Amino acid sequence: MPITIKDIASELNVSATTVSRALKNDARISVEVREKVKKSAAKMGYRPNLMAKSLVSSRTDAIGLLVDNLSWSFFSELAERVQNAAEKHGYSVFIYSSQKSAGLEKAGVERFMSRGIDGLLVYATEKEENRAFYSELDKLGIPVLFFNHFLRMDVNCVTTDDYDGTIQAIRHLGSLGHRRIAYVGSGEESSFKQQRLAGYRDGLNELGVEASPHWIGLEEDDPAYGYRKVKAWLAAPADERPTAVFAQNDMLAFGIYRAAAEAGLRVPDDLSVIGFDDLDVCQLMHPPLTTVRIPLKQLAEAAIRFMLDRFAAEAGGEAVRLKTTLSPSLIIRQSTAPLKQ
Amino acid sequence: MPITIKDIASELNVSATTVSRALKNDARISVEVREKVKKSAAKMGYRPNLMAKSLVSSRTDAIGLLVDNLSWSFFSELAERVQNAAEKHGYSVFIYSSQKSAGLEKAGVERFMSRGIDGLLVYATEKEENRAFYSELDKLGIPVLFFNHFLRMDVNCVTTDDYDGTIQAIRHLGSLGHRRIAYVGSGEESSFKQQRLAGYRDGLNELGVEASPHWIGLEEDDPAYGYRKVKAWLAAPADERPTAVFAQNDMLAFGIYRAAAEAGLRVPDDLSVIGFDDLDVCQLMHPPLTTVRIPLKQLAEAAIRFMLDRFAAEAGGEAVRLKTTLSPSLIIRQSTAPLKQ
DNA sequence: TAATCTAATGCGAACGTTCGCATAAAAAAT
DNA sequence: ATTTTTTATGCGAACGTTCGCATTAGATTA
Repeated sequence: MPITIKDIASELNVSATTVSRALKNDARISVEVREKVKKSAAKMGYRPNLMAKSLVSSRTDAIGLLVDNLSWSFFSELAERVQNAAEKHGYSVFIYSSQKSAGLEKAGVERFMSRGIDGLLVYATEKEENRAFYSELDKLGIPVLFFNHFLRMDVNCVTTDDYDGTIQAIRHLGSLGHRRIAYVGSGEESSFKQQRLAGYRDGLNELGVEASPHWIGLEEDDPAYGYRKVKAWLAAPADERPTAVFAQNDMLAFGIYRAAAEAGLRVPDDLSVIGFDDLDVCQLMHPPLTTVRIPLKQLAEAAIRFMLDRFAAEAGGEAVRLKTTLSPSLIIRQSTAPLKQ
Repeated sequence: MPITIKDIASELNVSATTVSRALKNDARISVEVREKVKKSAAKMGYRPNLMAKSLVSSRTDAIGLLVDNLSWSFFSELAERVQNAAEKHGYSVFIYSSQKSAGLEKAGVERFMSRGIDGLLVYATEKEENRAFYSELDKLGIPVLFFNHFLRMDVNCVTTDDYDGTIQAIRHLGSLGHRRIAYVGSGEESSFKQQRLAGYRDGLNELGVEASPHWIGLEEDDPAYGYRKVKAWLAAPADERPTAVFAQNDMLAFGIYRAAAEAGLRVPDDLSVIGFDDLDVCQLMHPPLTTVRIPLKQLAEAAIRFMLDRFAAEAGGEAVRLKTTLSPSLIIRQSTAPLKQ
């Protein structure tokens, strides 16, 4: 069975306390003993039992990450960054995928809490029925940080400026001469979607164009919707088609490529496409996708930094609300081109 | 501070033992007391402290999952399935991404162990230098299961029959009339790659074709390699080009689509492409990718089942080695077509 | 009515740590 | 030589559970 501190202690004829202290380099223990203990620990294959440590310190050095669906590239790329950032500071990450279910979202938090986590990171579904639940997460007694916007909610957030990112995208299309710019997305239930839509509207206004409801597709929350919706638009006569499409996320852009190809149109010559997220696959697509990059690494690092700060503060005065917004950047690749005359 | 069993005990003027037993429906506690305790627990917001429970039971109800890189769709889709399957049985999943580094692979296991996990699931990099390390994982004292093949290694494995999957793919291409079939992949260091390559060779043999080294690309381990390699092949005169390409994984297929497009060729009319894995994106590609499906859900469920069995056995006689192989299935979509005359 | 049995509950130790508060020995100061 | 200081170590409780072994009270039997 696993080696404990006591095994080392009796091996060396010292107390468990001494071993415990020696292992954490406590100055009270003489250097020789410290060395001796560490050597034995290594030789005997000692592994500290974090369960026991946690029980006394009531800290687990683990962070919970709740996401919509881990199999979606956006979330897994985020999770990877979060894990890396956490690991760097000695924290482990528990991941729970809510599968977009409000119920599982609650169950996940419940599980996290009894498992014992020091902090909670959430990318929530923003389901209406879980609204109250989100704001109550604060009462869990551990730091909670959202990757959601939740503008009007009194919670901690680290987010990207979706509005700004979308404006950048529309301006880019505008500068290429496009005016008939469509929007493909899904619903308005979550704040990032609202912001991207608002950015789209205002971006068009800047170009002196009024957004037409006809060219805003929001009906379904499915990556394949991009295909269906754009296919319908492209069925119209040439002068009634959009010349560029803004996709609310990169996955939708896939379907748009397909719709274009099936309509006999080329991207970007006949149709410019712009995405949002900058997933790894964007570079592999043909043509490589112009998109708005969400700085996932910085987002993850800011999140972990927030946690570390809160852990350090620990009752050190009232912790103030954090609302951090990172700037997205437009990554121009080859899916956008000047409007053909 | 969090509610403990003692809080409930003093609230109800019973002992902590009684509360503990009542909560797990121990028949020794009268029904009335059981109900009373449960009611109070719910009202007071009691959450069992799994740390404490673990300390005494030395079980954590957590499983570790070690993968190459969580941000790759294949691994994240697998992780999602594993998480779902584990959750169903009350187990949590700790994910650690080794980032394809042999060192981090070891560090991850170290971390898992001191954190305390009941079982370990591994998708290893198969780096030569970690060979010994893999076989020693057995000595950790917990069940260990690999998603790798490790044919000649004495470890537990749940895998897909990569050889068979590839044969199916080649047969499919053969039945469409293709004979000049190329292979794009990376190295031969890991067993699944060896198997796919062997399947390719034997599949060609069945068609009466000898595999030509010229049409086997293995130089780089990078999704963009599919693009580069196929682009080179397609630069040759028409009758010296492959008419179909087998991609060792779906991601490579992306680049192949691009190479084809840039060479002015259409998929599947001028070039058939077949992938491996069946990632979610396959359906979104244009054209939707014909591919060999790895049954991730079944793989994950088999893995969890294995764990549950081992937990239940618990010193119940010598546990026998498990080598489970699930059958992949060919998913025919629209990236393969009959050879043009 | 005393002895035995059953049902319901409680006591106290244990799991592997950490930490406050001794204690002991050696060194320094008086 | 005695007191004070310093240095190094140990004791025992605590964290929140679980579990073996009492203990108590009421019911049953002789």
